[in-house]
Amino acid sequence: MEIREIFAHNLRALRKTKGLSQEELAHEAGLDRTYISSLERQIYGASIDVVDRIAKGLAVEAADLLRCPEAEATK
Amino acid sequence: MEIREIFAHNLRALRKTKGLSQEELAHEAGLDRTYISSLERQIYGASIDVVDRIAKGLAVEAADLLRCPEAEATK
DNA sequence: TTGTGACTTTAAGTCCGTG
DNA sequence: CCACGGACTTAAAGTCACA
Repeated sequence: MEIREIFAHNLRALRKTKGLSQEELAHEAGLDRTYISSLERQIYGASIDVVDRIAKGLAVEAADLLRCPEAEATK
Repeated sequence: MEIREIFAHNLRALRKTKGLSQEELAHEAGLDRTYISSLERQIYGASIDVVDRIAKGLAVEAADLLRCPEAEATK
């Protein structure tokens, strides 16, 4: 499983959980709306700086965004 | 605490634990020798692709490299 | 509310070397 | 074995108008 896929999935899932739109999250994280969109569609491999800013916007830990549900199985 | 700092610390600590040189890890992860050095000195903020490749080279999860020991306190 | 293409600027990442 | 430098190529960061 690609790390981008894991990140994109966790990002979208957590954003929905918090009830935020891409626009609202973008504002919280100090990023552009379309950039969040790009990350969710796996256009880019985000840098850890961006992961951190998004994590703060979602009020979670950076590590949570890279955590794979099936980590124990794929290791 | 900066995410780069956390990453750099975890990277160096885990690499030492595994008994690998920067050169050996670079080879394992398919990265440049000097780049690993740069990451440990916090010159660059790595992309999640690089985090993932390094994690594989160290035989750990990507999330482990971004995990902060004092996460609960700094949140 | 989100996806997408086009675009420019900045930083990542490689490869050569040195002490 | 590692810190550090210069020069280089590629990918990400960041913004916009439009569907």
